[in-house]
Amino acid sequence: VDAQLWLACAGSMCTVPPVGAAVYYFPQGHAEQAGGAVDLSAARVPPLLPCRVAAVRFMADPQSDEVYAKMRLVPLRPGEPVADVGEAAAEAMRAAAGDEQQQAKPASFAKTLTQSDANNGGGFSVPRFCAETIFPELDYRAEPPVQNVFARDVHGVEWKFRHIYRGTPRRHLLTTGWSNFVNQKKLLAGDSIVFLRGGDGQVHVGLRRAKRGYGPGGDDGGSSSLSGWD
Amino acid sequence: VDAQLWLACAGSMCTVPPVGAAVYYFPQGHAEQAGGAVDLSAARVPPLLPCRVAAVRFMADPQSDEVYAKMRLVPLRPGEPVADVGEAAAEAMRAAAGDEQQQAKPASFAKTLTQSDANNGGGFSVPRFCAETIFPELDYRAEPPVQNVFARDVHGVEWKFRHIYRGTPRRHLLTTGWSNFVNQKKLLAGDSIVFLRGGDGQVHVGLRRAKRGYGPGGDDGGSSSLSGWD
DNA sequence: TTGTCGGCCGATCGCCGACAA
DNA sequence: TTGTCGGCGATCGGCCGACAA
Repeated sequence: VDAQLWLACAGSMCTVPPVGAAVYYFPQGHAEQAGGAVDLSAARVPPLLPCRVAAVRFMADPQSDEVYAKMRLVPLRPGEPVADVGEAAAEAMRAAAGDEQQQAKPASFAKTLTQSDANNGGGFSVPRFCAETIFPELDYRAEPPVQNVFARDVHGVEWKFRHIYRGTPRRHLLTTGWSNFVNQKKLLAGDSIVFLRGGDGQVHVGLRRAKRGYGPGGDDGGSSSLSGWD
Repeated sequence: VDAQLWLACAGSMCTVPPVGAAVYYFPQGHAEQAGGAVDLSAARVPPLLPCRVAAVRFMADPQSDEVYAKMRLVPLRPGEPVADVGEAAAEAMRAAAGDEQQQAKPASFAKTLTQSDANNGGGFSVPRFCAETIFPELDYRAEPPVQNVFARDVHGVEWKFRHIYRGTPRRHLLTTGWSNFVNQKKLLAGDSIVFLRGGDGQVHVGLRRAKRGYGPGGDDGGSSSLSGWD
């Protein structure tokens, strides 16, 4: 999965430690998130375990497009003082910050889908900022100004949208191609869509699904993955 | 799964030995059907193994509705002469035949779907025999004669069909409800449908899917089960 | 600036009898 | 008896500008 699109989908509230950073692993918290079916009372498991990040893989669920990360943690040697952990992490963070500045952070835009976006007439209201900074530049001399926008999702699949600037007052809309996208991705009002302009000008599209209401809605397509985003 | 519907779906070319019957188990044939990934050359496996049927379970694939049976086989004692096997089987068959006569064999009807049944206009041409012996009796005094037919599939799900007798010349048709059934079950021309009239007059409906052509058509919904019916 | 609504037009669905095999 | 076809009416999808928040 493209790292920049992955980060945009995860959102700014989510940070991933870089490889080599030192972190704390909380076995009990992991067990609780995994469903609570694990009983750690028998085994003597420490409440927290200093680890080093050995590897990070950016992943996306094939069904739901939801992004997540797999990371391999190696426990630090018992003799090593815990004070080193915080120091190593801070150093790693500084290194990561340097990386971010190096590879210019791409422009991205996220919008929560309204009822009209998800249900009515099969169109999508494009906020002006998104249309002007993410999408390719429109030729406003045409009447009406129209173009096709091609965007790749996290799986590399390309989607085609008709982007038109019309109405009174004028506004940007996605029409043809949008309802197909909504149906294929099973999007509902409240879900978010992420548009990102890659370094080469290529448009990417990602999803951020809403935490669906409670109720035992045992729907078929639902992913079984844990949704830990906030 | 209802045993009578199961038998109707499996077809008359397929027989299932009753519990207690003695049968031969062919390990090599089993391995070949399972995909050939099993290597029996290392272990010393006999070509055939006399067994007794310990249990039989009538099953249906939740995705494809295709029926199959799970049976537990217990190897006969080594000392037991093989001649007994045939004798025991014959006796069991006689017992089974007696059972069949006892519980009157229900009326059932199978039809292979034509192009018109599967594609055009969403209707199904009901052969007269099926309409007169399987479906509830129609009131021919009405103009046109119409009724709703409710049929349960192998999973116990009830489907509703509009059954009408119309046209010149007159013929039986399923209209409203049929295309929904075709879409939900992903039926194509060449697949077969089985209608069965239960002892209580309730109509049941089952499927028998065609052995789809070759080609690496890696379609999504396809069941991975082996199709060994003929 | 942009979310929602009603209008409206075209595509599709699906019920129909006319044939013919 | 029943498979296929063309017709056609109802429904639906989806593009549109008019509003108003």
